[in-house]
Amino acid sequence: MATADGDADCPHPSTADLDDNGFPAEPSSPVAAASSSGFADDFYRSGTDWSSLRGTSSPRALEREPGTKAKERGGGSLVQSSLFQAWGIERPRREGGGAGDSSLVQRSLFQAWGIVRPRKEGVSSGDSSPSPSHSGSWSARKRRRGGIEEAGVAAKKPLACPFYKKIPGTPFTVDAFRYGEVEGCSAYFLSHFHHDHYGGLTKKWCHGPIYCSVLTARLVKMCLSVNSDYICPLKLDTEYDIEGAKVTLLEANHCPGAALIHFQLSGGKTYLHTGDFRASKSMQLHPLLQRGRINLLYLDTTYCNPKYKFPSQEDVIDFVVRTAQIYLKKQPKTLIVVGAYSIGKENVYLAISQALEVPIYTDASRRRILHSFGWSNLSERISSCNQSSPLHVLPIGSVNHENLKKYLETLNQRFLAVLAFRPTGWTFSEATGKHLDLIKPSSNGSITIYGVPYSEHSSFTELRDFVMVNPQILHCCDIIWILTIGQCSHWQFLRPQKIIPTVNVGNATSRDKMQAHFREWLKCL
DNA sequence: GCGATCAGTT
DNA sequence: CACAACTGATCGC
Repeated sequence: MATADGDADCPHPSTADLDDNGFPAEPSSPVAAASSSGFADDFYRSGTDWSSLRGTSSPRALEREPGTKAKERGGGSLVQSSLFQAWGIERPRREGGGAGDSSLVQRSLFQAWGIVRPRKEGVSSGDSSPSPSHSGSWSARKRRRGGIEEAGVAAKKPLACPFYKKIPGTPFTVDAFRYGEVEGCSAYFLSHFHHDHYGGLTKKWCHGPIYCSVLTARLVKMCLSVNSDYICPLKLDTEYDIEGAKVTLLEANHCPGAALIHFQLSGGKTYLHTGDFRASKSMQLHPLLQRGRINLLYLDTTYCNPKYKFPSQEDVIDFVVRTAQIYLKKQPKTLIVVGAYSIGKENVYLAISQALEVPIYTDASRRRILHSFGWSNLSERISSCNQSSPLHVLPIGSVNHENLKKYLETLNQRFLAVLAFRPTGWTFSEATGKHLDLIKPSSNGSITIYGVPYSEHSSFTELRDFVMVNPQILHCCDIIWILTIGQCSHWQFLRPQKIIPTVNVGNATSRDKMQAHFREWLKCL
């Protein structure tokens, strides 16, 4: 992995000129000043302690994000453990937890120290010098909301936007709506319409233009009532000039409207932000990803661990359809249920609908969303009559024995049994990775529930191949590449100079593991 | 009633 | 247990 990365060979103001948050550095930051190389180098050099990323240039960067999930946090475990000791408070169950930083935005000391909840609170970025307000002798356990005000500190201030949501050398952010106005940001990109990415977008949004795919734009307008003036729909595979950069959205193979975002800066740098995506061969063959190298790759690392293996979506769909047919043959009055979040998993129930030649029933709010896609082959199969179709789509959270039993009763006698599928990426195991037929359902009376490994994120090997193509895959593409491979057992596909994970970054251990994988993938460069 | 935040669920 | 993504409760305005 080259630390002498693109900064050296790029004449344009580059990542070296940016502060730790990826925006033009202020000279006052000693950390930034000491840093001779790029933004992404800082990221890696920081190891498990992200405090080196913070600098003092941006006071807001020192603030915690009380409302965010682990995947949106960074932190330092060393600092954190000493603070736990200092305060005599139990460690959270999970690796992580916040470390000292300014408590200006904290609602309580629990939040300030990141020890609030023993659940998936990631870590905060570890600034080793706690703010003055921490030096008091409060009882951390007793303080709840209001503690900040009592300390005489300003109450409400927006959360700080994490650096990995900012695109260096640009006024762009990606999926950063919960931080209010982000300093230096004049174009807000939204990768796709899932809650954890659009969070913070409401009809009151007024901080700048929102760039997203046409379909995502429609959903933002329809479901969130965001003022159209702020919504800038971009067609896929079309190059746009936005604030001096060339921007192209690519199909992300995640949920409807989800896009990869390809940035070409005027100085020559090329960045790719995957949003959430499932890598595929056809994606790798996209002309924009075939030529040139990627200087920075923002990667959806949801399943960036070799233990995550799952079959192709096609294989899972085959399995689901076959299973449905078998159950219907045995019991013609079977109700087939597919669980789904707001958007996503459409192909699972569409395939069942087509194979069984039945319409798809779902409630009015989902019907409205599905129709908005403008997909005629889906729209024409949607029914508003729950008795008329043996195929129902329900919120995935409601797909459990208790609910399904009740649900079956409400359909009085029209159906006698339920066969339900929960399509989710974490339905994985060594066995089901290869042999779908080994999946065993959970059955209770007339209710049968299958968890099926239908993922809309990349598996570990798909991630690896996206970054570094396996030689065999290339033999149909270009003879010259094959010759090159002859001298190098691996050949880079995207050949990113740096990879910035965007998921699972709240946990130092997982961050380190991911870095080790990235190093392995990139080492032949 | 609405939005922000936090807690809990699958 | 994983995990992303959601759902519900509570609080403040």
